Formats: sequence, structure tokens, C-alpha cells
Amino acid sequence: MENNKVTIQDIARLAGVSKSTVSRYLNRGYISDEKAERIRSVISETGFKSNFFAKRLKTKRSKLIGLVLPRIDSVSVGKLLAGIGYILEPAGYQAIMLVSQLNEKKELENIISLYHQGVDGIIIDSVAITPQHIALQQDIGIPLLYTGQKHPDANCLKIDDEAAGRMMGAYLRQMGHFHAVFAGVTKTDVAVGIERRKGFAEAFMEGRPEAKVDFIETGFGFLEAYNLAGDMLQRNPTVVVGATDNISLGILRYFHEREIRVPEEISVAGFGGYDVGAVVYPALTTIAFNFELVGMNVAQRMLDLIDHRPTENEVELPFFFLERESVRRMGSAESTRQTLAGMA
Amino acid sequence: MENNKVTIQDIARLAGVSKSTVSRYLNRGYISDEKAERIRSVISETGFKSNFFAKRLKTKRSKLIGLVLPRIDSVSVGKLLAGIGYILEPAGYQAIMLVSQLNEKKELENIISLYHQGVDGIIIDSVAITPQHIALQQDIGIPLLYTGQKHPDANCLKIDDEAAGRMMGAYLRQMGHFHAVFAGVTKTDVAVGIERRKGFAEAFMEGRPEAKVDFIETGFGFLEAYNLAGDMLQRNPTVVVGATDNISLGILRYFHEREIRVPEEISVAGFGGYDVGAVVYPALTTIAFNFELVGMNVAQRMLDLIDHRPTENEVELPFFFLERESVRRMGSAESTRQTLAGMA
DNA sequence: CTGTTAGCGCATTCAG
DNA sequence: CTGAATGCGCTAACAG
Repeated sequence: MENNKVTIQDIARLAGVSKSTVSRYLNRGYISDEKAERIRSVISETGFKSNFFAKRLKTKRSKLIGLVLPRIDSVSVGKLLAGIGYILEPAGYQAIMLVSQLNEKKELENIISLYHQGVDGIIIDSVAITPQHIALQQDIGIPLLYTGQKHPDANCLKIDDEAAGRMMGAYLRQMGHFHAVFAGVTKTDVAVGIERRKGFAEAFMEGRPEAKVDFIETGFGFLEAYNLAGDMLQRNPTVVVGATDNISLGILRYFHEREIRVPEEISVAGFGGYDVGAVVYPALTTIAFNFELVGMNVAQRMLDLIDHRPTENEVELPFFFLERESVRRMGSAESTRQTLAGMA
Repeated sequence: MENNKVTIQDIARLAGVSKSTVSRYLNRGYISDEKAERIRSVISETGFKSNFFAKRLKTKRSKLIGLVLPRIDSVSVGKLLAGIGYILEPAGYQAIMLVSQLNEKKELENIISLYHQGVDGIIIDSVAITPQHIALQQDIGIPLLYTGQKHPDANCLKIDDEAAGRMMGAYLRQMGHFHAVFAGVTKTDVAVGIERRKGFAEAFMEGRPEAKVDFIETGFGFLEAYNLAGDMLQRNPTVVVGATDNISLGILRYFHEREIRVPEEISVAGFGGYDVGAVVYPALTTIAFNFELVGMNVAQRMLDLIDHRPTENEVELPFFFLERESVRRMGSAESTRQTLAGMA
């Protein structure tokens, strides 16, 4: 290690060969066993490590992947990062990350900044893919890969939010619910704000014009949802669905404080599959996304893109249903009513 | 932007000056207003950005800070990262991170790897500072700063875990608890495994030889704690304290499933102040650490270290008590019992 | 298989 | 104030 001073030149001198021979040894080398051995020994004695910047200056490849994240202190982002790490690390790549704070403009700046930083590719957990994002791709010579959102003209790899919404809609319909409040987020977030909600409403309503879905917009934090839970209640739904587990958690807390029993009096469901959904009471029924897996897929795709391996666009990732305790089957009440009607 | 090709040379030619003049313009330069203006305009037209690697090769400073983290998908790490970002970004630094997966050896490798990567300094959210960590400092010419753990021979900046433990111990004693189970983690983690527990036991026991603290070792996940909650219960304590909110959450869930009422039948407390502690029922009483603030302090200290500004070592960061619903005052039961005794 | 020769893009002497 | 020259440490032809 010794104060960073050892260069390829030094070890060339010490081993009695030329710089290029050392360089060859370091990369794929046409080298005689004898010299290779001499070099190897000198290198290990000196603790030599090739200078990162000099190397990158020549090769134009940094072995660095840029990461643009909407925020960092969130469960899903944490999982995503873990998954990305599992793939990148063994491949010899490192990640350098920038946070956009849920801000589209900042997201753009971050992409540009990373690009100038010399990364080999950029993974963007996007809040919104704007025309500028698309335009940017032309000017940039490195692959950009989006997750979180999708766009026909961009490399994307994300969960199929609409299908996830449909799954939840179908489940609640089949559980006999007929009036839902969907607590969603801004439409700027196409994936969560539009697709998830659309899929849900379609499947929930399907063939039941008398069913009803009310929409209430909230933010991503559970505190915001908590504050709006009263409004949701006033619509008098049989079930309220949070676009995110965090949202559902806030709602659950509000109901608990008012001693509104879930699921006896009202059902609650969410999307995400966060661990905390399991410790809460009642445990939250939700659609679980495997963000770690998403991360792994995204990272692998980025590597493929960098090495110009063929990739198929618009792959969407799987998810699964996590039935827990917060949704009640409405059937019994209805059949009771029917029975009574029959008796009259 | 245009395919990365624009170099300082190009803009020199276009502006009709020499490379060195452009270079001077880019840094703090002795330059005539006229040429400065010409250069400025050419630069903005071409969208020129100086090559990161070439620049670093010369200057020996990367404006990169290495981050070594125990894991990435954790609340506290997320907050810490956010805090670090708040300081680093405006200062023009970027972070490059590596994850150690709670593994000491890996942590060491990551530090070395980052060092060779040419970062200006390394922040380590350590799981354990070993002699090798200390030895490493000699060989490395850049500042290392630890958080999460401390060591007299290293730059450290962390929460005072022992004091946090004491605070909780004193609170529970004053609430009339006399038998606690402390659900802690391995001693390898000096901060959480030893200091926090030690502080707790000292303050809880202080001047009460008849009081009792049982120790049960668990991991960091709430599932592990959940599985051990039965053992904790068998000790028949008045309160169980998780070394971490996650641990306490697992315990709370176990109790809930067994219909053991908290805090009526048994109290539960934790450390961390995670948001989820507030949505759970009963809301978790805990010692809240402001990890974001820790991150900001750590980042600032790193910047000071890099610029050779004087810093004081062993600063420890504040925390505060978050009294919520999961701990009961034992006084009433005792006085009831005393009253009954008096009547007999 | 190996040494020599050129730069990569930039910052920095050193003379003007 | 400015241009010419030099080299950071490394890789990649190019001739042997």
C-alpha cells in the first residue's frame, strides 16, 4: 500500500522489464512465465495497485455505474440497492449514487452529472420520464436504464403496476367488496399514480356497474395518509386501498386510534409487501413486490447494455399476493341479508 | 454534451487561445476579461465539461467520498445516507458506496478497495473496529472516519450508546419496573451489543440489588426476535427491552398474537425511534436517534478532515426519549397491593 | 513474446 | 496576463 506512490514504472524497473510488459501482465498478457513470475512477486512486495484515474483516462471505461434515486431512506429503495449490489459487485462494478428528492429536474441534473463523471451506465429509479429524459439519451453515449417508470422510447425494467392493481381489484371484488376508496398519489408518478390505480379500478368494477371506486390523492408518507383517513371514511367504503403500504399503514393507525375495527368494520389493503406490514395489527393484506429481485434484474440488464449484449425491452417483473388479516370477506353479511329477505 | 468529445483543446482552438488559458479560466485564473468571455461563450455553446479522470490524474483529488455500510436496506442506514448527502452534495462531493453485509472482513476489503479507487476519504458505518482497521490507517494516506462504533485510536463520531442505554434504564426504573429482559445482539457489535446494554443495566439496577436484568441474545431482524419472544416471556419480566426497534417490533407482534396485552400485562421498549414504531399498537416507547443528523455531522467532519481543519475526536451525538404507549407505570399495581396488605 | 513510441485530457511550471 | 512545454500513470499500436 505504502503511500500510493508505486507506479507501473517502478515495478517495471524493479522487475527488470518494460512498462508495457507490466501492463500486459496486468491485463490479458502475452507474457513468458518467467517474467510474469518476477512481476508478480514485485507487485505483491510493493503492494502495487494500478492508478484508477490513469487507467480510466486511457480505457474510457470506468467500471462505475451511476445510480439516480428518488430518495434514499425508503424501504423499497433500500431493497432495490441491495439487489443491484448483488449483481454489480461480483462483476467488478461499483455504484455511485445521487438522490433526486422526488424532483424531476434534479433527476435530470443528476443523470447529466453522473454522465460527466464518466460512469459506464446509469440506472434511474425514476419519478417520471419526461421528454427531456428521452432527448438526453441522444446526447449521451452511455446506456440509461429506467426502473420505477416506463416509457416506450427508453430502456425500462419495472414491475407491471397495472397488473398488480388488477390483481388487487379482482381479489377485493371476489371477496365481495363493492365500494372502495383508492388512496393514491399524484398522476405525475405514472406507475403508481396512474397504472396501479387504473388496473385496480378496472378489475374491481368489471361487470359491476353498481360497484364504486372513489379516489383520494395523498402523498407517499404515512403521516399524510393518516391525516386524510377521515375523508376516506366519510365516503363510507367497504374497503380502502392504499397505493403503497406506507399509505395503508397510516390509515390503519388512524382507524386504530378511533377504535374502528379492521377488518370487521372496514377492510384495508396496500401495495408493496414491506416487512412492517406483517407486524402491524391487523397484518396488512398487500401485493408484494420483490424489489431486491428488481434490483438484480436491473443491474444485470445494465451490464448487458454496457457489453452490447442483446436485451429485450419492456420486460416487467413478477409480484405476488400476500393475504393477511386486514381484508374481510363480505359474503356472509350479504348471504345473511338474502336469507332474511327470503324469509320475509 | 455531444458525444463527450469536446476537450479543453477544442475549446482553446475555437476561442483562439491556448489550452493553458482555458485551464486557467476553468480554475481560478489570471485571465483578461475579453478572453474569459470568449472562452465562456465557446464553452456554453459546446456544452464542454472537463474530463473527470484526466483532471483527477493531475490533481490527485477525486471529490469522491467512499462509504462503507454494514447493509443498505435498513432504516437507520437510509437516514444516515440522507444526512450525508445533505452535506456532501452542496460541497461538490459525491459518494461511492460499498456494502459489507455485516461482515468485518468484507468491511476491511471495502475500505482498501475504495482507497485504491482514489477517494478522498472514507466514512465507515462499522460493525466492529478491529486491530486491522487501526493498522490500515497507517498505510492509507486519506482520512478514515468511523460511525456506529468507536475506538480511541480512530476518528469516530457516533451516538453515545451507553448514555442512551442509561436513559432507558433510568426511565424504566422510575416507572417502577424491577425485572427487565434485555433482548440484545452479539457482543461483536460493541456499540449496540455492549455499550447500550451496559448503560441500561447500570441505570436500571442502580441502588436496587433486588432488581434484575436478564439478557437474551438475538439478531437484528424482527423475525429472530419474534421467535425468541417466548423465551423472554418465560423469564416473567415486567418489561422487555429490545436493543433495537426492530427487535421490539418482533416481540410486540408475538405478544399480540398470543393476546398478551401491552402494556397492561407486560411493557415493551426499544431503541432507534423508527417511524414504524409509531404506527404499531401500542405505539412503541423508544430512545430516538436522529440518524440523519448523525449523517450530517459525519459528512461535515469528513470534509474537515480532508481539508486539514482541526476537529475534536470522540464527539458523541444527541438522542432523545420518545414516550409513547408501550410502557406502563408499575406504581398503581404496587400501591394497590400495599393497600390490600394494609387492610389485611 | 517484448520493448519503444505515442498519446488519453488536463494542470502547471516556465519564459515571455 | 499568456502560450509552450512537460508529465500525471497507464494502455495500445508498432516493430521487432
